[in-house]
Amino acid sequence: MAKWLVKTEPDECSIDDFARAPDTPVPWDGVRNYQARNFLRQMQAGDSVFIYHSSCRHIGIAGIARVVRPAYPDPTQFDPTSPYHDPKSRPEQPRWDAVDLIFERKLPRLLPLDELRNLPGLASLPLLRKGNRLSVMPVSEDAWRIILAHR
DNA sequence: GCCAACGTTGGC
DNA sequence: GCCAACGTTGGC
Repeated sequence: MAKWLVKTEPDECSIDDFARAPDTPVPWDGVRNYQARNFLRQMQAGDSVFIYHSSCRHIGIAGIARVVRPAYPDPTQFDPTSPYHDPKSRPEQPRWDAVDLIFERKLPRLLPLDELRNLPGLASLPLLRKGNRLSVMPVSEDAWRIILAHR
């Protein structure tokens, strides 16, 4: 099973929101970046996903979710009332995809970004590269193991 | 709130 | 196809 990381602003959707309804799939929609979308399309049911809190007081990896439904057309792109509406996307040929995630667990504590930066072996993680803006990214098995081993 | 880094847009 | 202008992301 592949490993991934997705960013979220906890005001929008935090790990606690997942934990509050642990049996309810969470549609991961609103991704409007082609590179991130292409990674969404590679996700398989059963893959594990780090939930990363960004643009907030406590920045870092907060927990783990699991993919329960692989990529499907993101309905928000066709919804004129959605902030993610894309008037240039046609239903015959949707531009943007979503996946469904489900809560797996919170980490014992949030792993802050500055600690992640200090862990050896994570250089390939796009999250830690300067100027990185990718909101969906792959995590190598090695990186996954290194992060989980850091408590 | 600031601003660097990046992706996208659109004129040419 | 180039590239300047613009809007957005996201850490600080």
